[in-house]
Amino acid sequence: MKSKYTTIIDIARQLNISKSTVSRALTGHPNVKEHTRKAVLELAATMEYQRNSLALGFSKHTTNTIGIMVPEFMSTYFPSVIVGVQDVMQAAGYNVVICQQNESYESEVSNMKLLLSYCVDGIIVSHTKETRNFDHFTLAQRRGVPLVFFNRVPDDMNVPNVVVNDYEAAFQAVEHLIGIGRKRIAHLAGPESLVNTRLRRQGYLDALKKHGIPYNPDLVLSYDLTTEKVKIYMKHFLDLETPPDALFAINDPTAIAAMEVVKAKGLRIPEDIAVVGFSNDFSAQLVYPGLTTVAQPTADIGRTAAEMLLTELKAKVKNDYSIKKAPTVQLPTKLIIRESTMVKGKVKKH
Amino acid sequence: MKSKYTTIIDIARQLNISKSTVSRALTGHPNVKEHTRKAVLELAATMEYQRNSLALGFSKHTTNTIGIMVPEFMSTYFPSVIVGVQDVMQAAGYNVVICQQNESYESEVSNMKLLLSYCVDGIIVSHTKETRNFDHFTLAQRRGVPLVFFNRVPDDMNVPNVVVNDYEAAFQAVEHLIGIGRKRIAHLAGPESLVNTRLRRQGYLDALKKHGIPYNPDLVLSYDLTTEKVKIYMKHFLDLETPPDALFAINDPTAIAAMEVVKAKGLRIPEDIAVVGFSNDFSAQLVYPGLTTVAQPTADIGRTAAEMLLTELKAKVKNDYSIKKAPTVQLPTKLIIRESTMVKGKVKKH
DNA sequence: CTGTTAGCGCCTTCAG
DNA sequence: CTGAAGGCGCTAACAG
Repeated sequence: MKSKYTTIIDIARQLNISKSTVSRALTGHPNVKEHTRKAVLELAATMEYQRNSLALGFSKHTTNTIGIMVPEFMSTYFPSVIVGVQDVMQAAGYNVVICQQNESYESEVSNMKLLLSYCVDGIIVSHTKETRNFDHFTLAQRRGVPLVFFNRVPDDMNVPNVVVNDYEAAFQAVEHLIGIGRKRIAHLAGPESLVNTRLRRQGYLDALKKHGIPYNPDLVLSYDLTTEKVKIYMKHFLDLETPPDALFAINDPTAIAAMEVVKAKGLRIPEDIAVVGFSNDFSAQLVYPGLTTVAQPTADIGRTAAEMLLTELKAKVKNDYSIKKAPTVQLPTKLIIRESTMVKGKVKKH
Repeated sequence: MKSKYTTIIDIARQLNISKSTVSRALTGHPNVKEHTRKAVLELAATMEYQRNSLALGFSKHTTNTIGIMVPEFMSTYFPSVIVGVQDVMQAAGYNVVICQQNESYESEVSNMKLLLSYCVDGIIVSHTKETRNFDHFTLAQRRGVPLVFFNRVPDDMNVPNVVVNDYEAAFQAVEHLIGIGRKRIAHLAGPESLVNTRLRRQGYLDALKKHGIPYNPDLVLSYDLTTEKVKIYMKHFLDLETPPDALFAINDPTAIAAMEVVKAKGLRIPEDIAVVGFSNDFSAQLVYPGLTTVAQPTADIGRTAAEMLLTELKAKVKNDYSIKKAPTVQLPTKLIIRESTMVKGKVKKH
């Protein structure tokens, strides 16, 4: 079956010129007579000619397209980072294709291969919570496709990345809880595989230590970020002989799910248990009581990652991160104090 | 510069066989001696051979990839539809690339051309609020690339689509407000360009009519879905001589923004103003008071759209919707009653 | 079972 | 300023 697409050959035939000339006219090459160029452009328009990017990318081995891989779409975090990425990349003339992994390692590997097999010029990544093997990422590097990580960064890979000050932010959040007089501060941590899980927990531990509060292992649980588990773990905390008087949660969905459990049990927030989340998801301000949380500059994270990728792409000589230190950008966060930790202040009116 | 990719030619040379044989071995063609096949597969693995999809798609004019175009990433609606789409398409062996338009018509046109120029096999679309010209969609159809719309469907295009019963859902929602004794029901509608705006408004109007409540044009405003505008319009409503005693909002973000205005003014929800939203966003259950809203089966919408696209793709003869009626699937919604309309029932405890 | 050949659409030398 | 020719990687006839 003959293709329905118009090609430069179709145009060349109609105009009785060579396809090279058509190609030159279409790409804006200077060496084309004005008259010819005009004729080509007009005919191309009426024939609805559209360049076949596959053919182009195929012959040039570059596609003017970058990929972004995110682990999930459940919170507002990743979608808003993506918006920032698109901002910068589209302004730079790049196309952006998005892959979403549903937190599945398998999807991540296959999407990575997909992007590579389509010859994207670069990839911005945040890996899944299941990812423990990073071969698919080093494969991209070996292929000369630059990678920029954000949020979830493999810790044994030397690769450009943009993160926030997870450690300090967690430290500050926990210090805030201590500041309102809490002593038994529980921590619902994320999976060990994520670097920000470990950083935030370290911030938690060090804040306790600084203020002379002994570390109680019973009050720290790592979990897999599935909402159902929060209920189990939170109930467990509340059923302890001496239950916690505060909770520092790895992220806002966790904090919000935990709050449901606390409220269902008839306990008051923040009087009985103060709660702090992480990321300032859209829902943090809506939940009752308003959730104290660490705001991340999501759009900026995306923009910064995009800019880092652009510098990689523009580098005449590919940066070889097996011999040189990869750049890291750390963006600031901001602790947003809301009712979930406001003990003496006035509580949100309704 | 020589490409870093391994190609079938590299493999063929090393094994002293022809590239056709390599190709056959790699694609699982039956006519290859077991011994040869094994040698090829092994060498391919050690050389990290990976098929170049550009070359493949280029020569076959089909890419085993579909696109999904969504207008925005602000609410949870579109991301969860996407998850449903990926579910079905990945199971069917297709790749899914996502394009997000930021509600910009221009982005929509350029993303459409992008997808077409990459020869995607089909596209699932919900158009932007700015879209009034649909040429880029008919272009796809002329190219033989099947389209399936959801949520926002162009009303003068005969094209497969999956929607919900917007009219009945709105009717029922408004009837619910009337049922709790409301007579002055305001409606914050969406942009005229969206078909569901018009359907939901018609449902609103007909519910009023059925119950003998005269239509008051002062209580209906269309707007562009930007949160800032909600504040203006809602203030306007509240400043009317006889302000409304209920609000039916085009979607949940609108309803939630409106609730902020109402609460800021010191009015009570639902006593002074009852509020109903649409879509049952994640935030609807979190906001205080809980928002009564119309739940949409988002993942199902995605799955259904994907299945419709698959039937289009599998059709031996392309369906020509200029001569035959395009299929429509209408999925059911469910009115979720929460505190924002519970006058007599018990109110959520905190 | 395997090799040869052609061709997908485009850009890019190289010759005029 | 323009045309002819080659090649990107792969599959699909067509011959053996």
